Amino acid sequence: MVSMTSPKEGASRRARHRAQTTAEIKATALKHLVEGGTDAVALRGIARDMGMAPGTFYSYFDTREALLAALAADAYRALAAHLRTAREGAREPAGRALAHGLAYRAWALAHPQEFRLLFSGRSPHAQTPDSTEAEYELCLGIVEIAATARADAGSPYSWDDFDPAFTEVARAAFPDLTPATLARSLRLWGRLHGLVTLEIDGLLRPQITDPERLYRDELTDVAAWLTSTGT
Amino acid sequence: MVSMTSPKEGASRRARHRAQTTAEIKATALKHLVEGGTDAVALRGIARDMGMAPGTFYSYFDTREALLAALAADAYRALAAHLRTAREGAREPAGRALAHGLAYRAWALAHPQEFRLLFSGRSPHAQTPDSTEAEYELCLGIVEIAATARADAGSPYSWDDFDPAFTEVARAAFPDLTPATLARSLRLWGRLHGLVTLEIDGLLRPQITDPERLYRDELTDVAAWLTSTGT
DNA sequence: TGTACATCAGTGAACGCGCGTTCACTGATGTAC
DNA sequence: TGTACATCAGTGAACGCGCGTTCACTGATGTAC
Repeated sequence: MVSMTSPKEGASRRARHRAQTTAEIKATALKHLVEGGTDAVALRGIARDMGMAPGTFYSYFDTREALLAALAADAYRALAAHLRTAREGAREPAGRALAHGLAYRAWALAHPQEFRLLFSGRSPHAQTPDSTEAEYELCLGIVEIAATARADAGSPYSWDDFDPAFTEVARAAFPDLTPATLARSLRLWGRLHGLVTLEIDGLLRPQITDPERLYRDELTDVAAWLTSTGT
Repeated sequence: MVSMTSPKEGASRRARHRAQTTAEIKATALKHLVEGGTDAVALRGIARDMGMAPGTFYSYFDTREALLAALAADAYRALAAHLRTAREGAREPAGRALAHGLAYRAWALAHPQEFRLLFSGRSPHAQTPDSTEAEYELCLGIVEIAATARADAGSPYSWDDFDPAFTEVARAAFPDLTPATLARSLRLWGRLHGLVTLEIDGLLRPQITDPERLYRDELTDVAAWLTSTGT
């Protein structure tokens, strides 16, 4: 970079540098997260890895929690994107549910620590607007499956049974959404989440040699349930 | 205690004291676990609470991990016992599944930190023979439900698909057990575990006002699935 | 029963560690006139 | 274009903390003869 820069470009160069360093901090933090879990994400360790003074961190994040929140938001977005891509590979609702479910497990197995950061241990890291939005993105993916699978017979759920903020977002995305379908989305999520969590936490692996097969069996039933009438 | 004791009683008095202190350490540790999660279980904190020197701890446990393993084993046993009691209140398989499922959720909500100790974050605390046995006890409860619900149509699972050690225990307890039923047990566990975990980790609560209702709906379907023929 | 010895819970100080966060400061980068 | 000023990333030392674990020692409890 020999050429001189105009004032405006100069300012943006500082901003670009800032963005780069922020990204490097997050990348280093992620590396530690992957290797040792949330506890291994330590400011001093990150600073050490990057060859910078510990205090510098505070030019980029207010607090350790803020960094974790940023990591969580990134992970939510990555997972949501991964699932969306998987769904797009299938046309029929049943196939979409299957693809989504398999992708959910695959991502969790590939990124267990990030999965835990998102879902385990009451993670207070999901409190920023940023990460809440990313969480909604994830939920909407599940709602999409339930919403496109079939219409419901009138079910005794009402909109009052759900969080207004999330309901608003969901109804905006899927105008035909019913309360019953939203309830079914959550149950769908639970069915996917159960076996995946057990496997990630090592409670399935020792007892069954091929967890994927078990999971596929479950997904087959899930797809059947989603596309048939019933509760 | 005015009376003098014989040598043998004296020896057992020492043993009794030892057992008491061990219990007090575990109780204090549990208190910290409940209040602040696994991270809050600190030797020094426990010693402080009990008014003893930090080093004394090592007369009772080899290491912090050993204490956590003991807590995990206790928690497994407590949960298993809670579920057994719940099952005993119902005669029919469907009712037993429902009772077991509701008790699973109730225990988790009442003891979230213990639940997390058992199931979250890959807990390497379940490595002692003691805690493995306690874990088996829990699993057998689930197997019992699946085993008494119905016989399976011939399904392509075989005993080779499962952990030999656990299989042996399970077959000893339920002589008529088939591989397909064992597979169904694990799926059953997954279905219970999913919604409960999501709720405990705060991912259901903000979005639905009455998670129990959702869970009961799910359990109704679970019971129907268990007692019907099918996958 | 009385004495000599062994056991072992408990002490208290120390070792060495890593952590999150603050703060007064330097120096390069960008801005205004 | 050149100078005076403002911004702000980065420094390095420090604060204060709690942790798991070890160790030489004391003293009460239990054992053997």
